[in-house]
Amino acid sequence: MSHPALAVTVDLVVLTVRAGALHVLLVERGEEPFLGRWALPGGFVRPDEDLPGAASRELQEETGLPRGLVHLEQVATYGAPDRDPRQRVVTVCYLALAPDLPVPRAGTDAADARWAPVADLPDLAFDHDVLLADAVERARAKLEYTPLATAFCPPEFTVAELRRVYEAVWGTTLDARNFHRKVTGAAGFLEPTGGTTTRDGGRPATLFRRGPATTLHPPLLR
Amino acid sequence: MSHPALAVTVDLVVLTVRAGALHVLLVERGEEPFLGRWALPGGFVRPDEDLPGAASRELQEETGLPRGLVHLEQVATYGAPDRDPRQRVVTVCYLALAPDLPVPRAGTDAADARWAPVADLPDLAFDHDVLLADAVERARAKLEYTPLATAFCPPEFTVAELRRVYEAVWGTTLDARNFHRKVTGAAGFLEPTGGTTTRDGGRPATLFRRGPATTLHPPLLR
DNA sequence: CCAAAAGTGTTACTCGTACACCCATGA
DNA sequence: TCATGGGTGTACGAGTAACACTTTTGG
Repeated sequence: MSHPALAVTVDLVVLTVRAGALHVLLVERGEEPFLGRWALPGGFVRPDEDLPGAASRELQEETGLPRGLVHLEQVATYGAPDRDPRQRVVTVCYLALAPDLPVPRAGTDAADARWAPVADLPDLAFDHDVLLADAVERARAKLEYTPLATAFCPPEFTVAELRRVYEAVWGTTLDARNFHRKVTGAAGFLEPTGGTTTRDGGRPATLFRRGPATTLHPPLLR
Repeated sequence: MSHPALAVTVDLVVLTVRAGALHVLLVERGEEPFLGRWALPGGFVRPDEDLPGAASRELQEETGLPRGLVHLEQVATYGAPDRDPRQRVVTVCYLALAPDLPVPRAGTDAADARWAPVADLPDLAFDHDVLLADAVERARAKLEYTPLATAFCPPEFTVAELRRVYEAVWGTTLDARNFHRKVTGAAGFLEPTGGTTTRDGGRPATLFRRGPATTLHPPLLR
């Protein structure tokens, strides 16, 4: 049977929380088109790998993180005929949530790489501003009803650190006392490690790790 | 630049409510592989059309409905290397919600077509059981916080008809009186047309059309 | 009149929010 | 002892669930 063949790529929206603000990993393009412009990391899907595998491989190539430590989920697929001026490219966009990482190294075909604050972005190559906006909205929505915010935290964290993640992603301020009750009361969300820390000053705060829950009951509201 | 070329298809999960139960449009395959097995309708993306355009065209070819009358949204993309035994195929799955339609005609490359109850399905070709399950779960979730249930209704409908949609999609029963208060109280969900009908028997019911709201405040809960 | 479905009123309970208040540490 | 953030108690209002009750039609 005959059929049109298209190029298929995977693009990544890698988010982290740094200095109280949501940041995204961008790479500077080292070739045409959009030479010198900032873009989302990504690359072609290889013939022998599936879509999550391609996303995971690209993520490792860009961040150097071991696979499996970072939350990774598919967001949407974009395939307008003119979105790449060279050829027809359909791209599957993945969202990755990572704890605060060292400044990334440049990838194989990228001139440079950096964390950019989502609130103050440069013009992006291709339709990557749309991909990014959709992925950020997905992340914001998922914080409400899943324990995904813990993906931004180190293995052990305090309730205040978790709250600052929510405040950074949602761009709001939350009542620290009600937030504490809600997250510690949601079954399976947080497990105390037994330890405490005073790294935030004041009274020692209980340290938690992520619990087994996959959804939050009741959900946290923006 | 060199890159691997893949086939890209669009598959459709077309849902409707018939006889109080959720149904999906299936086609019988007229060629190998999976000859004679039931599958989701779909086809290759053409070089000159975007993804929503391909989904809309396939939908029209399978149902004969004019474009734009049916809700259509992307669900997810599937690309395991072995999901089609002939060749590498990446498929973008779309969800369509339609009012009760006449029995569909067979498409161009389908031997037959029918509405199948989602609660009692045959074995499907390829990984279409997964695509279907993901799309149905998306539809169920969206009824909670969007006015999407109206996409299953004719242009003018009663609150009871809308309630039977929710009951069919969720597989639950709902309190008719509380449901009435909730949907008529949600701003922008329903607009009275001024007319009434007794087609359900009993006291005449007010007829409504879909309102301008895109999200429901407060949401309806399962 | 009776059955059936539409639509309203009422009550008890749950949950989110706001905020007063106390606790445990470092300086 | 004071400042700082951690954590608890409590009261008020909004929203939900359960269900008694009234309304308006067809037969």
